[in-house]
Amino acid sequence: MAINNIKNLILSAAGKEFLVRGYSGARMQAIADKAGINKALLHYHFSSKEKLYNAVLRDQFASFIESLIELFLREEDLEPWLRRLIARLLREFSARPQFSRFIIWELNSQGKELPRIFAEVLAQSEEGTFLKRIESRLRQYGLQSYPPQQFLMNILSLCIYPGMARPLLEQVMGKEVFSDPNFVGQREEEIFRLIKYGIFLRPGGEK
Amino acid sequence: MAINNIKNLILSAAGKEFLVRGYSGARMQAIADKAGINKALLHYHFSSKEKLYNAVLRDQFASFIESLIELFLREEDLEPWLRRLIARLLREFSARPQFSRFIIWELNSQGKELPRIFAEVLAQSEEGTFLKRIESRLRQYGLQSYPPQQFLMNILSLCIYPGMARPLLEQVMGKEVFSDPNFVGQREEEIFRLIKYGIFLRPGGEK
DNA sequence: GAAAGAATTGACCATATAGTTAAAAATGAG
DNA sequence: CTCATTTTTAACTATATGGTCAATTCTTTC
Repeated sequence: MAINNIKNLILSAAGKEFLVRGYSGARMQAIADKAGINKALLHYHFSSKEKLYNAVLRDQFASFIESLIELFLREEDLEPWLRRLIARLLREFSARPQFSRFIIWELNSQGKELPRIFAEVLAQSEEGTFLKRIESRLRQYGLQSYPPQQFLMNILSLCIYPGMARPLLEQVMGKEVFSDPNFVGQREEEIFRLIKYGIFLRPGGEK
Repeated sequence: MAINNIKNLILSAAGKEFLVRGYSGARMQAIADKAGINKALLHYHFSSKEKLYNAVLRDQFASFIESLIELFLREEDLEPWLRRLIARLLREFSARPQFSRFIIWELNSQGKELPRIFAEVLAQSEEGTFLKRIESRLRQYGLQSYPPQQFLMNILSLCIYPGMARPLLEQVMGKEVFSDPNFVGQREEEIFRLIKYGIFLRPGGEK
C-alpha cells in the first residue's frame, strides 16, 4: 500500500477535481495543488490530462460497478433481496454525492473511455446478466410477464435520482427534507413499499 | 419576432453548445460558428461568455419551469391529473434529452445564476406551492398522512432519470429498449401503475 | 560512500481561447 | 443622396492552461 503512494495520492486528488468539475472544467494545476505536489510531477506520473482522466475513471468505477453487479446477482429471497438492494444503492450513492451526476454527464459527452470501462466490466459477467437474473428472480415469484427492464429503471431511478437532484429538490421542497438525519431511512421504506405494492402485489400481474 | 432575430439566433446556438458541453466545455468560437456569425459579434450582443450563459439560462428555463408549475397545480381529478403529469414529464424530457442532465450538472456547480433563476420563478407562485398543492390533492383522496415530498421525489425520479441515464441504461439493458417506438408509452403506463398501486391503493394509508 | 537511477522541482514554452479594436458595410432618417 | 447610427468583420491582444526540460534532490545498490 505504501508502494505507489504518490500515484494513489494523485488519483485521489484528481478524482475529486474531475468529479466536481468534469473533464473540461478540471485544472491540472488544481489537481497538483490538492495533491500538494508540483504540476510537472503530474506529467511525470501520468503523461497527459487525458491519461490521468482515464486512470481516474478506472480507479473510481471498476470496484464500484463490480460491487453493484454482485449486489444485483446475490441469491436471496425476494423481500430481503429488495430491501438490501434499495438500502445499498441509497447508501452508496448518498455517500458519493458527485458520483452519479458525474457518470451521467460524462457518459453523454462522447468520451470513449467511460463506455469502454463499463463494457469491459460488464463483459466479465456473462452477457445480459443483469436482466436475465432479475427476470429469473421475478419468475420465481410468479411475475414472469413483468418486464425486467422496467424493474431496473424503476429501482435505479428511485434510488439514484433524489441524491443527484438534491440542489434542485432543496429549492422546490426546502432544505429540511435532506438534512433530516432519518432521510435515507424514510426513503428506503418508501421505495420498498412502492415496489412491493406497485409491482409485486399489483393486481393483474400481466403486462 | 423578426426584431432581435440575431439575438435569438445566438441564444439558440449558444443553448445547444452550453447544454451539450456545459459552461467550461463550451467554446465561444463554436457558438459563433453554429450561429453562422463572427466571434466579435457575439461580444457585441452579449458582452461576455458569462453574460451570454446567463441569458441562455433565462431563455431556456423560465418558460420551461412555468409550464411545469402550471402542470402540477392544474385542477383535475386524481387519476387523469396523474396520467397527464406523467405523460407531460416524460414527453418534455425525452424531447430535450440534454436538458435535465444539464440542470443537474450546473445546479451542483456553485454557479449562482441558475439557483437565482429557479428561486425567482418559484417565487412567482406562492411560497411552498408545490408541496402544499400536492398535499391538498392527496388529502382529497384520503391520503392525508402520505408525505408529499416522497410523492414529488418518486414522480420526478421515475419520469426524468431514465431519459437522462439513457447511455448508461443502454449499456446495461441493450439499445433496443429505447429505440422501441412505444418506449415512452410503455413507460408511461408502468409509472402510472406503480404510483397508483404503490401509493394510492397501498394497504394501510398511514405513513 | 559513490555511482546510477528515480523522483521532484522551478522556470519555461506553445497553444487555445475569451475578449478588444479599428475599420468597413449596412441601415435608416432627413 | 448624405450623414449618422447600428451592425458586422478581420486582425489582433492578453491570459490561462496543458505540457516540457534541464537541473536538483532523494533512494537504492554495490
